Amino acid sequence: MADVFKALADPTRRAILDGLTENEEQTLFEICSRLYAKHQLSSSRQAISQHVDVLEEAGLVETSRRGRYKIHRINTAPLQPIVDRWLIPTHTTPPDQEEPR
Amino acid sequence: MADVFKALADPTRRAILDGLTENEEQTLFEICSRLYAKHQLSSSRQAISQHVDVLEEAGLVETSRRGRYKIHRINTAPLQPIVDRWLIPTHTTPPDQEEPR
DNA sequence: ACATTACGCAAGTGACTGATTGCATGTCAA
DNA sequence: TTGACATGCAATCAGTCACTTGCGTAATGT
Repeated sequence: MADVFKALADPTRRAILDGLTENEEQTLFEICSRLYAKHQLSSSRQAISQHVDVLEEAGLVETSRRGRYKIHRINTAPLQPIVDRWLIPTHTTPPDQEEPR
Repeated sequence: MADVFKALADPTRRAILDGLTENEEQTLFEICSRLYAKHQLSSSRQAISQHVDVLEEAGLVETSRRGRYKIHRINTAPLQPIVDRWLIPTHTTPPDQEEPR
């Protein structure tokens, strides 16, 4: 839950999600080249890979292996709680579901 | 726009927003004591103040002065673009509205 | 007036983050 | 099998972040 927000905190990761909404089923290199084409983002492959890992841990990106390729898909499900939490104020005793540092 | 995500990245700041949905019009000390009561969060006043500043810059919290008190209110408007961006995929040429580092 | 209350400003510190670098692993084609 | 391709793993480093510390300012109460 908390990971979702941290994942969204980085502009590069948000750009990756944008790219994945345009076209499902992308490999790592497709993500890289798309970032460069659309956002003039010249991040290295390793950097993008680490960003993808973060998105994956947050559940925003799901992956599967296809031969030597790693296929990435977006999953917007983890975003729904954001809406439920503040955009639709329930005014019934709100969550005590987090333990900050 | 980008500040909204950074603002939401911290659990303490999210707890502050939770508190503000429970009760509009809170002073800084009210926010502090509410954080401690609900989340056992014993952050200092200065720490909370800095968090509020971040939320304010992101537009998620609006303030006004009333004597020596600073009144805080939540503003969920900046959260709407999040929904529009990924939860309701438009599939019309998506945004090129950010310039990452 | 004077102390108290509520908050602001700014420097310093430890921890985390994003990016780079170098090498390793696994897959496929010729 | 050998080389090219797609990705994984891990250490390192500069920049950022959250928090503390200490002092300052303005409003209120007695």
